[in-house]
Amino acid sequence: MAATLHDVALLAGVSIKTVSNVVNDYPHIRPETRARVEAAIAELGYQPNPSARSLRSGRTGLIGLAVPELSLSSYFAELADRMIAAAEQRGLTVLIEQTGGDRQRELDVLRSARRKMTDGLLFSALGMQQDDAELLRQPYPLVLLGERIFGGPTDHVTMHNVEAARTATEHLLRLGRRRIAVVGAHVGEVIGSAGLRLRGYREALEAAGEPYREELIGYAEPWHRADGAEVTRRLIATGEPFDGLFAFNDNLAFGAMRALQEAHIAIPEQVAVLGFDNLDDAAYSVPSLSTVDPGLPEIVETSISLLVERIAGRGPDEPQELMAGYRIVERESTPAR
Amino acid sequence: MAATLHDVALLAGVSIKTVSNVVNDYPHIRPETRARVEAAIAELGYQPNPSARSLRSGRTGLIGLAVPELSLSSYFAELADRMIAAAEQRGLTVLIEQTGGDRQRELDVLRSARRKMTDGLLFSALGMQQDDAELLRQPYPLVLLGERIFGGPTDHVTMHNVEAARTATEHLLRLGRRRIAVVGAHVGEVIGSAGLRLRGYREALEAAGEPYREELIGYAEPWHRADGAEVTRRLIATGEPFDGLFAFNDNLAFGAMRALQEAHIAIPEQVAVLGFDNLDDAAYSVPSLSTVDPGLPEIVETSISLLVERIAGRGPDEPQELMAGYRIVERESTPAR
DNA sequence: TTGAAAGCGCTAACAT
DNA sequence: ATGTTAGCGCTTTCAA
Repeated sequence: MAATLHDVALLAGVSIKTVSNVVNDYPHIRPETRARVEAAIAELGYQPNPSARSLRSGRTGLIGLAVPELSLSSYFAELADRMIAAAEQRGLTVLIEQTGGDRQRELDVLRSARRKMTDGLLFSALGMQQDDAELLRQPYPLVLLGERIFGGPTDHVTMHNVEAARTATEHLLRLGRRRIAVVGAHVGEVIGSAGLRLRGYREALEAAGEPYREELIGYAEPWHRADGAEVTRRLIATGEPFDGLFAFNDNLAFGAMRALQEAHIAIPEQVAVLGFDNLDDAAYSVPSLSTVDPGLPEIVETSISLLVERIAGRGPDEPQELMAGYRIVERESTPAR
Repeated sequence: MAATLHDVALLAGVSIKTVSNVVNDYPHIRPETRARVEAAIAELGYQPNPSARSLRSGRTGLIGLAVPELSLSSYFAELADRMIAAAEQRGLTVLIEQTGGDRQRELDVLRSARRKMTDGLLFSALGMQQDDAELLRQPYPLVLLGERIFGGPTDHVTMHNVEAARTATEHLLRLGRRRIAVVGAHVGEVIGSAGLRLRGYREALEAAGEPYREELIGYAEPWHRADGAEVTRRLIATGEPFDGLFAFNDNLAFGAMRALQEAHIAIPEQVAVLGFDNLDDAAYSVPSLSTVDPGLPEIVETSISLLVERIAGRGPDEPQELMAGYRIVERESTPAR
């Protein structure tokens, strides 16, 4: 039914190889030959068969993007959106896989049959742990995203979590807030977004000579709005006073602001709130959310570039670890200085 | 490098065909033969090569999902999330393509080279219009989503937009609101979410004997939070009083609530707000958002089922049009009755 | 119940 | 600058 290289070659009166050369922009072709082939291609509406091409070349032009979920965590929707666009610019197509942030499903993705149809994988892990680092050693190009595993066998794109969290906390301290609640800590976690951000928080308190108060630490997993609201309601219910709140992502912050307002606590007058992610929504919440911008465009560009290099077989022998920059975005949920 | 059917056959001492039969769950195989083959598969870690399989069979196991964008419109992120999960249950993989809601990019998706690597397409159009219906006639299975085109040549999954908008408006009227602003109308649109929802709004006003006031109609395109906020600021600035607000989607409603609160207008006391989509976030905004639930799970299941049937070559000759149910979800942005 | 052979459409290696 | 050939790994058809 659909035209093949053979049909085009027949119509253009050239060999199949010449048509292939035209289709693949091989440089040394006589202009008139090229024109004749292109006319035949247009006449037959020829489109290359990607399966045949992949079978022969070993490349599919597809790259996998494993994320916990597209809804509920807007961060990953924004990540996917930008990743698809950035891949398209390089002639690549993104295949999204959802793991639910579940360790087993993450491991499944690593060895799934889909790995035979993608040239490489961008892997945003949430359930795997530092102990699992060696499981990232796979026979295909893999770029790790996030902060669950460091020093692993693959390229890795992450950000300065500790420093960013320290800066965020310092920001609240500089605004005169002394009792700063946390929303989104994970029990016992050292490595991982929660563990690292909590460390930054502690470092800032220590540097300022403020005590670390366990009673102000709100534990939440996962990091959805509902969790932020629930944890904050509990913090409020303890009666422990606080005048600042650092949520480990924007979703948690939205939920937290919801809980504060239910309790008629004024933001930022009574409690200043700072989030993390700078989601598109952060500018439109009530009040708008001050937050840490993790440099998503940089993360996306860097990770795709690394993957493309690895797919091409280039790049240094050692795994690369690259960190995106960050900055604090001030909005209404923290008072103007 | 990677094991092939041939390697497995050699190791198991059977023919390549027998291995293929085992892999594809062909029923008539002697249990001991099957066991031997399965042992060989396990020993070699054999995984089928999807390109070879597709080249031969003509199927890829991939289906396209074209949406305007994954970020900024959470509705499409939720749609994609559920679609990926529903496809997975059927052994299919979803390939997401973003069109930006732009007509030209939508047309590009219809004829893109990617259509040769998907078995069918779920197509959520926003930029195309009723006039473009015939362009949906394509040589592959296609299921149209949304309300830009009706009576086209393909299966179509949509919802009762007019009725839902009428019910929503009636709900506000029943709450005693008489001057109900609209956020999200499109100039001159008849078919399409905006056009149909505006019609439902008008029908409800007429039935209640209320005048249709052009000065209460807020035009917004696209339907992001920023647009909802901007349009509502303008409506407020006109000084035209209103005590209800119907936003044509939840994102617009979030933006609208933001603008109302900037102007110190109390929700729902002074203005009752009703959205459309029932996004996950709607329960966690401040105030939480009353909205129309468009039955996303039903939309997802229906459209995937239709597509799977068409891919299998089944289904009636005539294109099917299926409508999901809807219901009003009452939250804090409208007063309790 | 299993095997043999053909060929899907393309690219890479080599030849001219 | 263009042609010839082989073969990627699989499923399908036909045969046994």
